[in-house]
Amino acid sequence: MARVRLTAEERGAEVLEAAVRAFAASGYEGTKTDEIARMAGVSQPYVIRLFGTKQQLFLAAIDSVCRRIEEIFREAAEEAPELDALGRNYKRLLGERELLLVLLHGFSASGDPVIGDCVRERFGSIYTLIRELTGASAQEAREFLSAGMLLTVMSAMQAIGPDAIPLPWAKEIEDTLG
Amino acid sequence: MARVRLTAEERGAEVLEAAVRAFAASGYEGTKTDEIARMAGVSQPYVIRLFGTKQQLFLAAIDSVCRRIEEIFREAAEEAPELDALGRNYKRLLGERELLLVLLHGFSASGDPVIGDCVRERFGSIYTLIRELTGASAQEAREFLSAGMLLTVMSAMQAIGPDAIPLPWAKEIEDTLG
DNA sequence: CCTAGTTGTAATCCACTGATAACTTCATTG
DNA sequence: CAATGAAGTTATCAGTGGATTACAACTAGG
Repeated sequence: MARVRLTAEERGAEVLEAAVRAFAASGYEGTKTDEIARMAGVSQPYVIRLFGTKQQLFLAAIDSVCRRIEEIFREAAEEAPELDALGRNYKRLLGERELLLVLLHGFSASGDPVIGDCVRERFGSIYTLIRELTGASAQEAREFLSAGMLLTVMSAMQAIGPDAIPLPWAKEIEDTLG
Repeated sequence: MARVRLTAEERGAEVLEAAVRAFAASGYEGTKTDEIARMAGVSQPYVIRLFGTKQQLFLAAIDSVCRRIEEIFREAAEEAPELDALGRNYKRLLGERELLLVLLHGFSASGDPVIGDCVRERFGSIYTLIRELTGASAQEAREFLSAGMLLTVMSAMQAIGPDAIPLPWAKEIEDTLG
């Protein structure tokens, strides 16, 4: 029989998924908890009860996307541990558009010290992971991350991606990558 | 004689300057017009009257920082039109920390179609200007902008810059640049 | 010096948003 | 089946933040 009620853990996972999509679209301050609630098919107060505060929910979203990003890098490195092979897998990251966007909004919300701490630590871990997985030099890793950040902001401004507004300069930049 | 009252234009310039600093620190949604007003030493309703809406004020801030960024690039290109000479001038950009931060918050707020349009156009112009000034290839320009975006997000998360929290990975990345 | 236009403020509105409290409904288990 | 606890809601609050209105104060031109 179809369960109408889920465990708090299960429902929490659904809410978190909705939160990731919502935060990716509108950022930390720009996203309303009510919006997340409706996306998850749940009442707004319940969202708060599951995560305590909006801030904690955002931190959970950051945590979630960073785990996924690291997972994608690990999978890619298993196939081929070279940096440019990982690079080709930026496509996979951009495929799950929310991942890099939530991270970007995390950077933007770093003015909040709690979020700042979280984001600095996570970003450092990703950098370190990339170097460990590929054996890349600091220089190579920096170039790799740089490209990723450009793609991220271009994705944010809808200059690349499935729902992109076509722009000549954006195509030009995109073509310089694989 | 000490003028207490300024023309709307003069006062507007002061408010705009305050807005740039405020938006750089807290982003579009995160910044309150009242905060900008207090920074400019003026009442909150007057800020609104000078610029119409908060959104228009943000657009004015974007416009202001983009003009300044282009100005810096032009000055740098006058000294030496090579791309890596421009690169050394990222330091100048990072010196005026608000410039890249406001732009970053513009990217993050691209979900708003009006802001999105503005930001796409401005970013495209900057890309084009760089290519024109230096004669760089699309590939070179992309690498240049990429590095800039990484520095921007690192600046946002206070991993580089004057008020930076010292972090080993951040220093490692910073050292890979001139 | 006076008056017309401009600079600027105080008071206030109202919609919104995160959070709390109190209550209801379901499901499990002894 | 009763009861206990967990899942989820409705109602509501308290604070906020952008915007409007009406008014006050200054300054320049005649």
